[in-house]
Amino acid sequence: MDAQTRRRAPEATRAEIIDMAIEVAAEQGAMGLTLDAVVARLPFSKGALLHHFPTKPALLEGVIDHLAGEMTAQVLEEAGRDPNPYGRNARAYLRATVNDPVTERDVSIGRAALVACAVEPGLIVRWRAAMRALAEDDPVDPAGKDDALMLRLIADGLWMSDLFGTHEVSPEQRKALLSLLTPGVLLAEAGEA
Amino acid sequence: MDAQTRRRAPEATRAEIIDMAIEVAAEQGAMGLTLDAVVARLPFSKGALLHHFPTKPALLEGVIDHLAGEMTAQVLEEAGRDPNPYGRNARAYLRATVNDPVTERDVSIGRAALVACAVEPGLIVRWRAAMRALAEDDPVDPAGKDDALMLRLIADGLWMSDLFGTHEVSPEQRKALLSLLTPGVLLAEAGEA
DNA sequence: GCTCCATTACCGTCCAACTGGTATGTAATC
DNA sequence: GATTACATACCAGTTGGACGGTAATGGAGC
Repeated sequence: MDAQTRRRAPEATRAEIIDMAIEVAAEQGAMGLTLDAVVARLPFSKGALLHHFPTKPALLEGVIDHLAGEMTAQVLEEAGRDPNPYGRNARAYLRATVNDPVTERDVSIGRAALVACAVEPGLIVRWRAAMRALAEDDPVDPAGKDDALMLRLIADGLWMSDLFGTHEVSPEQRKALLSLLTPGVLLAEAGEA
Repeated sequence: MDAQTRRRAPEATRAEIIDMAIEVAAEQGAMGLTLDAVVARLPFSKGALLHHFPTKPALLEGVIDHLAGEMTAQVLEEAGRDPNPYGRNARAYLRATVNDPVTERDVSIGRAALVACAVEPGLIVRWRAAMRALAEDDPVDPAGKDDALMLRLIADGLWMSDLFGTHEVSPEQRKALLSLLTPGVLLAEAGEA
């Protein structure tokens, strides 16, 4: 039973397929994201792909779930290092996004998620569910609710900005954004108004 | 020379095509956005479409430019009502985004822009250019630069959140966000830290 | 004013390339 | 021996777009 004839683990194959789909989506966009294009980068046939993901929507579902999972894991890991349990996910969300330099992987995740949702709008609910789960597992006292929302919005904005390059955010500005995480800073005056 | 035989104005035709492309993109997503689908909703033939936009990328380019233009006009109009010239575009950007209820047109613009950029990643630079132009034509004193950026990021985040439904933002919270526009509120303490 | 001509705005037909997907076979694995 | 993990061959439908034709328009020259 050598390497040639040994069957590969199905989960590894699935993971490879999803990875390649992400790569293609990020690089080529929605028009380029075809089953053939994905398979062309894989060491096995289209039949194999369609064996693991019987339809294109099924593949895209796999992609979104994987991306959401990766994103969630990243945030939760960040959150784990935060001693204060209240609103830690929101803070971690921002911290995970504000990283400078933004890694290529981060951009790929964003681009691929975007493409997947654009191709198959029904997938949006899955992405949304993952993000909302992150927010709902985040105990915040009611007073801090608006602050948490603000953090999330800023993080989303930064994410989008990094994806589209709409705003140039300097390393100093990124650091300044992190100062929002200092207790008592956020919206202090607006809250009283 | 009656209405039947009179030739239509080419710009009107182009506009119609772009409008329909936006509609299709917003409704059907990237996979549904085909030349045939667009033409099916128009009172003329595919030949006409391909006469005005010789390729699909060319059409998408038209779409993005139109959307960016609409967005820009909307922001500039908002900005025009702002007596304080410093950072008015940034404030207008947020004000235009925070509207509750979000109009259907706003959602269509967002969805369509997203789909177009997802289909043809090369278009991102065009959207970016429009948004950056808006930021660069916005005189801000250096001290207010970070605040302006923050406003833009929040607006982008809100925009994305509305598109993907990632966060539920109540009308009260939207109002609270607008209170950020009150002079002296933003980042008052963080700035000193 | 009228003629002539180049350009423009479309129509209708056709097509090659590709797309997602099926059907069948086969060799591992349990 | 049933199931799983692939390969190979094939296909029907669609897609972007080429192409040739036609009718309306606008301008130049007279």
